[in-house]
Amino acid sequence: MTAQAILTPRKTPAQGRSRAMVETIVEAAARVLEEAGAAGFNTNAVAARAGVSVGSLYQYFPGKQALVAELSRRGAETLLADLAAAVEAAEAAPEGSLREDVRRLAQAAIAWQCRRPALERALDQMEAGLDLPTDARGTASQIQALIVRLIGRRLPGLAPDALSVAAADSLALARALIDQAVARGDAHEPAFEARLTGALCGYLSVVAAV
Amino acid sequence: MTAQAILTPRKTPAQGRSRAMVETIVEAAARVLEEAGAAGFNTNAVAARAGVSVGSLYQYFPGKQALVAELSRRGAETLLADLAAAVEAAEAAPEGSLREDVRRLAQAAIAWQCRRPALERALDQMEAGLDLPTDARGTASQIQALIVRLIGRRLPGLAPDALSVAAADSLALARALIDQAVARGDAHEPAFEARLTGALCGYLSVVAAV
Amino acid sequence: MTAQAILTPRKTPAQGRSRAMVETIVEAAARVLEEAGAAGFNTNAVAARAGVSVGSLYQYFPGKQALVAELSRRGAETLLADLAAAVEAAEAAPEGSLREDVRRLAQAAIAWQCRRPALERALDQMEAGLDLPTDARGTASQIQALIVRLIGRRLPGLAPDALSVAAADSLALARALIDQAVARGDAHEPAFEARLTGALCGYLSVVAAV
Amino acid sequence: MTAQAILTPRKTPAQGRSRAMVETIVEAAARVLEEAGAAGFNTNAVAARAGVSVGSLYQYFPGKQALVAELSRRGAETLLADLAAAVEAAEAAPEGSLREDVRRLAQAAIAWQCRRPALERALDQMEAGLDLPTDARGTASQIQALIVRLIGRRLPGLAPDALSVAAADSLALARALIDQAVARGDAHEPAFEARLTGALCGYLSVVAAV
DNA sequence: TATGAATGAGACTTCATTCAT
DNA sequence: CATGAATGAAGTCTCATTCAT
Repeated sequence: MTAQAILTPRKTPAQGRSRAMVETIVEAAARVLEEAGAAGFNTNAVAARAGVSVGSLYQYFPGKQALVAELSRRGAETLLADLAAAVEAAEAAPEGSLREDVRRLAQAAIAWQCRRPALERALDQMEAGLDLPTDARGTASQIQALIVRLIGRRLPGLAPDALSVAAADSLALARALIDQAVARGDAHEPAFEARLTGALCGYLSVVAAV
Repeated sequence: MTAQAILTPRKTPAQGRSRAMVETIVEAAARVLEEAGAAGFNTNAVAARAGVSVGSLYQYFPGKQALVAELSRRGAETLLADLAAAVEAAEAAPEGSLREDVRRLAQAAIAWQCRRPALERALDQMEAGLDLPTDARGTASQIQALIVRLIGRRLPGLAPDALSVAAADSLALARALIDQAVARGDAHEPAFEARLTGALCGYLSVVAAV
Repeated sequence: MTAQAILTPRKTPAQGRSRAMVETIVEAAARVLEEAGAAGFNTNAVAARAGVSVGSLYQYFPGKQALVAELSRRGAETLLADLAAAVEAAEAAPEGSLREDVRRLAQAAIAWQCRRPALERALDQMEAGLDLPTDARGTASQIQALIVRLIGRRLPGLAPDALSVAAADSLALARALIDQAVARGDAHEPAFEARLTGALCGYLSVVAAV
Repeated sequence: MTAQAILTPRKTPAQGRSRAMVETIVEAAARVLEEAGAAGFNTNAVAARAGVSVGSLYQYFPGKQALVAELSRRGAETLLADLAAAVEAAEAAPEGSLREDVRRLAQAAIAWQCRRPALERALDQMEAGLDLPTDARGTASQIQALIVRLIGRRLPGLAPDALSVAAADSLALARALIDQAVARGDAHEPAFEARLTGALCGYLSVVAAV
């Protein structure tokens, strides 16, 4: 199974024109969130940044939180792609260790958060405030499923529920540490990758022992 | 009662009264934050919840963020107390292991977040948005110092800077995992404590190895 | 040189619709100031009087003081136009006397304050409280420059600084007397014009003598 | 007739204690007005400045505007005293000129405004906003009466009404010019006194000619 | 469909005044 | 009388959303 097949197939937007507009708006939203933070994120600012009228924004997004949801979904999809690649690599190396697979997970997570750190951080805040529409949940559960798949191979006797919990915790743990590292500026260093891997392995070793 | 006590003018006859008002307001703020989240947190709601006029709120707190800062400070102080106890216990048992000390740290953090989980979670959001006045920073650095002290005993060769980073990361890691656990409802279980301890030890083992 | 040339070129307001809205708001502001005085002047009242929402008001004016500044600017521009005409008339009659020129100044000032006496009076108060943005200063200095030009012709040996002071004082003097006259209701009478002219000439004769 | 006799006899406040409190409050009000301007003038600030509770302030003054009225009345009384002296001096020199008498008027007005220039200026603003209670009117009409008396001696044929108008205008004129001079900082200079005197004489010469 | 002017609920904060102690 | 905590109306400004053009 390839990374392609793992990813949810994308719906192709109807018109090229509207697709361009959606892209413009989403990118503007991302920029506003990065530059002005959660506090300065508002529909008027996004529309202005996009060089588009508020009316158009509302044509494509039912409201402010839909914008956040879309940003969220896109971020998740990026992560999903990276994870899919990680899973593929892991499954291509059957005799590797758990630590090696976990390292792949860590690398994917680091790469993801480093792409647009300010964006992901601000997004976290907004997501907590708004209850996410079901849309983003789908991608989120796919992410979790991939992590389950990645770590599940090396933790055979574990119940599916326990694996799910472990996957969710692993992601949360990774995000927290990467946020700190990004803030400090050492997220790219191998030493940080090692620390993150260590934490994940420490966590998983206890899970496995139960 | 000494002559001093008799002669000293009462600082404020109404101190008991205002102290009660402050408590009422702070508690109301906590409740609003717990129930309505960061989005629903506003001065009018807090005043209403406290059964007090907005004016009174502003008599005791210069503004909304002062309220958040106070809530933050109090939370941090609670953690500080727990951590202090943990450090004391750790230093009273010199031949213990790093894992035992880390478990104490985990317990303190769990106990802290479990006291008012929704509050601490919402507080996190608000803190990210508002830049906290220096007051809370003081307590925060005390917390970090305590963690440094706790884990530093078992990681002798480490540079102070590396220790500080490790302490900050440890706290962030713990918060993230505990948030997840609280949301799931198993934060109180020994198994969770073990997992958190495992994650922290995994992280620190890598730090120590460098 | 014509009065037109003397006046700063006006920027043409962009759209017909927004121009109408701006006019509506400004006129409402003027009316509120006239009717309720400085104390009753607030953004809600202005918006209500304009039959417009507060939001619209803030779309066109960044705040309360911008409204005051605009009112001020418009008043000053009216005076500017009258003064320009006075200067033109004076310069067209080279063998006239200082008294004749001063009379023109008095007439212009009287005409100005009589247009909307209550407005100008209330505006004075507000200007004193709020420090005016630089915009209105521009017009104010143009006014002063015109007065300098008007009276300077008949007071040749005077230093520029002294002339500036004389111009500012003349305007202040005129405003004060006209305020009184407006309150009494005789601002339109020739006798008042004569008294004002007399006061100005009395002032200037001393200035000239130095 | 002496200056004493011209002044309205003061009522002696009942208790020494309350008199002291009134003095404290009034002086605090003056200071607040001077330092914070009309915008920053509020009852709480005055009470705090006076080292007194708001309640006490309201014990002695029915409200904010009563405070302003008192400040106003006191300022007027000071002017009244100076004017009384000026009148006395004028009446002691029967063969003087109008210009000499007017100079005395100018001096008195200058001395008055220079005593606490910021206070008098801010007071002007407040008076315009609040309609003065009848209390201050009494002193004001006494002031006017004194000016009438001062200038009436040299303008024999004038109707009482015309004299009243001339007196009011003269005071307004003087205040306006002195305000300007105070702002510039040359109110104390003899040259300014001469200019003010010139303006007043110019005004009065026209009045007399009618 | 695109526009962007218009809306108005609601957030924050101030301050004149009252009243229980 | 003195106190000062408490009140709440009123004012300033923002921003998500709608709707006429």
